[in-house]
Amino acid sequence: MSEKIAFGESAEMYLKSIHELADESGLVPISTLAERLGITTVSAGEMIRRLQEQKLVEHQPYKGVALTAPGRRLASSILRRQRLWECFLSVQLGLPWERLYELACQLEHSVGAEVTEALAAFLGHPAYCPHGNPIPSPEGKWEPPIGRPLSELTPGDQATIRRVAAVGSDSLHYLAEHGLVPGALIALESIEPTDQLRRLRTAQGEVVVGSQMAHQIHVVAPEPNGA
Amino acid sequence: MSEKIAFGESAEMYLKSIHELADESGLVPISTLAERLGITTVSAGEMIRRLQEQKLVEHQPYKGVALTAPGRRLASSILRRQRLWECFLSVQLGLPWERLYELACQLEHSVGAEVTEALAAFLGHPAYCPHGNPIPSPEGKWEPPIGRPLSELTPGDQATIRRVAAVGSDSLHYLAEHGLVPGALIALESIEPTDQLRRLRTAQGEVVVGSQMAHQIHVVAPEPNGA
DNA sequence: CTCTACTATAAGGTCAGCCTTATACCTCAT
DNA sequence: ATGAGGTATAAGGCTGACCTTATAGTAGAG
Repeated sequence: MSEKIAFGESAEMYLKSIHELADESGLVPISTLAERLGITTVSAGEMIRRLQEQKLVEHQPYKGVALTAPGRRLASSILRRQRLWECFLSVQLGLPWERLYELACQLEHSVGAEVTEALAAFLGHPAYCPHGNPIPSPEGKWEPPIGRPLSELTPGDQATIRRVAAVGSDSLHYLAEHGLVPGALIALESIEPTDQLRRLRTAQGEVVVGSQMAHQIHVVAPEPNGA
Repeated sequence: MSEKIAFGESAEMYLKSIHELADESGLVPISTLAERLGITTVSAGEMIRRLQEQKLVEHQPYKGVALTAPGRRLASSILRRQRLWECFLSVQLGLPWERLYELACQLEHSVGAEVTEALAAFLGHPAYCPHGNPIPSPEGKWEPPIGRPLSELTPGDQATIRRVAAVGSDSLHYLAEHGLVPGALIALESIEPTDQLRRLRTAQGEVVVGSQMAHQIHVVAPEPNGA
């Protein structure tokens, strides 16, 4: 019932990325989308036009693209698939945290609802993926993501990482390398005034994160259990 | 190391199909291949030419195509992936036997050696897929398939189904519907003289199978455990 | 208010993997 | 040995998803 419209892997990536990148207004500039997908803005614009014809997105020139209701439904089901696979790859297969996103990204396009729901049942219907992001229900319902951005901490604050919204494989690698994964206890030591770089103390030493990253890492009150 | 040549899903399906369809000589007519893949012989011919340029197959005009050593290595690794996924989908996710082939066929193109080997370890390195076909080793070594074709039985013989080499989703459905799956105990009642139709008795009644099918079902000496 | 930098759209190209139509060729049974 | 039917190859077309180059249009900072 949910896969009546046949469209390719590529379109799925567009919808998923729009969902991931949307701010409060729900709008994503085409240039941002193009950068995430590693293609030119011209190509992205073409595809957006096609998705708009299918009523999956709405394009407001010079503002950005937003998902329509059916587009959001589809994007949710794609994110559900990906995050369930991430759980499987991590918990059952023991693959490294920083590779889960890219590996699951291949699998998400290969399965329908039948396999997805069987997988969910096998995994015990997890509510969050290994990055701490919520897994939408089959009906597209979302748990509100937990935690507030690390960027809101002030020097001296301690916190536990709860959620990492970054997806770039370089970013994830950097984070994993320095122990900045969900569950890790951190302390914000200082904020460099010019570029807003955050100096953090972790169980395994010191790390510096930029302000983009500080918005993608979400934290909760400190619970000492560390990486 | 084994995925240095980047080529698409389509090529993987060609190699896999050639491996599945090869007789003792290793040769598969292009028309047979085209039929299996659901494309025209012209299209299949074009692709075979490209695969030949990459030294993955050898085409002997008017005879058929055969895999080269590297082609066979690749085909083995693809079949390994598919059959491991079939085990997972069946044993862990409980999906129906007759759908395993088609479902795993999507997944096989989405994972590299890293995930495949982690999956194999998770599954306990199974030697046979749920259809009874051997799972090649990562190095491309094959256990000899067990059993002899049902077509060799004579009326009055009893046997246990050990392996089903059919892949068409209609065939698999038909077989599952009548309990002709690995482990099932059968008795050959008679062979219809003109078309070689076999009348079989199973735990759940009578079935008739044609001679094509009788070559794809492999049996061993009867062990009473039934479907 | 203007100028620069971003954004949009148009036009045309590439590549993989299919397709149809058409012609040439070979094999094998009669 | 020949002809029917299967097999091969050539020529040209289509679609999806990308590309480059080029032009037109807009927003927002100074």
